Amino acid sequence: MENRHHRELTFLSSGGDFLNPPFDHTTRNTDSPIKEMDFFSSSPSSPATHKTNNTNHHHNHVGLQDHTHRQGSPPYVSHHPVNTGLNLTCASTGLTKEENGENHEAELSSIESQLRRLQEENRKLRTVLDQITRSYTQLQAQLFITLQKQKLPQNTEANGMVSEQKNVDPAGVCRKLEVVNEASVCDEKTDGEVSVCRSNKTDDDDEAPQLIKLNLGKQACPDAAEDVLDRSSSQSWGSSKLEEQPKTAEQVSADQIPLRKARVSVRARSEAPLISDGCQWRKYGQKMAKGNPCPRAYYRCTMAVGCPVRKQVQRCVEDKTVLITTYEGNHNHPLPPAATAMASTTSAAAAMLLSGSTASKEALTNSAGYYSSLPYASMATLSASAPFPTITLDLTQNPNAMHLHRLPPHATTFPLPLHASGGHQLLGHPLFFSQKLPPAASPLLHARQTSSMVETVSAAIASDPNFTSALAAAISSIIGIPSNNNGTGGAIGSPQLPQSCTTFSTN
DNA sequence: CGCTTTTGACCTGCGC
DNA sequence: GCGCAGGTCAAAAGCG
Repeated sequence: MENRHHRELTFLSSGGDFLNPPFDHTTRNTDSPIKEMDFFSSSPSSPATHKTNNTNHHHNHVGLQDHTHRQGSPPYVSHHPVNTGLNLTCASTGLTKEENGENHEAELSSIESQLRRLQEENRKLRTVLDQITRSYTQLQAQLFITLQKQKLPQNTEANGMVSEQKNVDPAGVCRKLEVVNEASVCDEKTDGEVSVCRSNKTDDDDEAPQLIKLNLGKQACPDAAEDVLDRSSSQSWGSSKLEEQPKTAEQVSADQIPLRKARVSVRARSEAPLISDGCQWRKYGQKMAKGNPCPRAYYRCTMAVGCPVRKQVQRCVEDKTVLITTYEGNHNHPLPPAATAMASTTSAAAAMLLSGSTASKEALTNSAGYYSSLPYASMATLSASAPFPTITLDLTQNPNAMHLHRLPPHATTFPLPLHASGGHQLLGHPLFFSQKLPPAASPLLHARQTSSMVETVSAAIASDPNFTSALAAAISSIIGIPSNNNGTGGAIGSPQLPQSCTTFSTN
């Protein structure tokens, strides 16, 4: 208690500059000079009340100090209303010590009562804020789930529908079955709160499902929407709640297949052993991969305890200047600005992958699929060879070539909100230049590679005709920005897109 | 001293 | 069941 008093006392003393009005009892409670003292409450009344609190609460200490101070200082120095006033009363009015003490105690007690009241108010406000935050997170989660569900019918059909597709090419049937399975996984991940009856539609059908039932009243897990991507990184995520409910055929089939991890692989040229993506990583293993003389390193995110995100780093066997970084999982914590671009990019890409994207599945089952018809086919590829669906963003391409096809390299023209604070944010993203590059080489390379990232990632995501899934993921992640995400939180209010797009993090 | 990296052992899944 | 490969663990070493 005493320490706190002294801290606040120090603050008050240092705040003399804005305590200009000379001491006046009539103005003490109307002026609110110490706005900074309200560390929590957003209540407009707080600054004034806090000022009152502080002044009153530390009455004795401040008064003594101020008194001492005044004795050796010119009058103008005494800007502190309360203390100055008390001392002036003692010195100038000729009150006896007892009278002064009575006034002092009476004022002190009233102020203390005010302080208690305000503290209580602060607690209430804090509680309200927490509730609002929780509700907001819930709604965000439900929105995302709904968006996901609205997409699923396009790609999924009830098992019974498969028989109707006997005339369709076998690959298509296989693809649909696969997507059904993934959809089931998604259902399971939402703790059975969502049940979806899928209508018989074509892949291009954007109609809403015939039935989407959301258990909105249920207290959603804060992480419910956190992670479409991470549905697998926590493979033990078996929902106990789900087991209480009768499982649909789809859910049963989902139980029978292993949960799959979505991975986003990024190829970038770098001489450094590691590209800096703004996160903190800890190496936990290294293995020699078959067919590659370069070892593969395993890293996990250490920015938060229990963060499930991992990445593998390996040099390309064909071109050792190319560093292949494979991300897996989703951050469960706020990210620094420098990390948001990559996190949002990878999460959106992975969300697209896991959202049952038609094109994705097409590509998975047909190597000459959709992407090959796109100008950026070589830059966003999907792999079915790995046990996990993997999307590869090739950032080693010449960005100039891309500009011929697409957008001018202006930061304001980013087609997706993934790079939320526009190019500026990306410019702060150290992903594409090595930490160990000479500083002089950085700016040019930086700008070029930044542009490359923007174009490449945008193309990679947007090239999927069903990329709204990814867009939904990105939007969800953007919405989920904690207001205190980082020191540059002011940028949130920027007309540009939000900067933080971590990955459905909830906090 | 605490954190990170290294590295061999161990676990798991898959194909034969 | 066995071997292989990928992935993870954890003790030891290194580093600031």
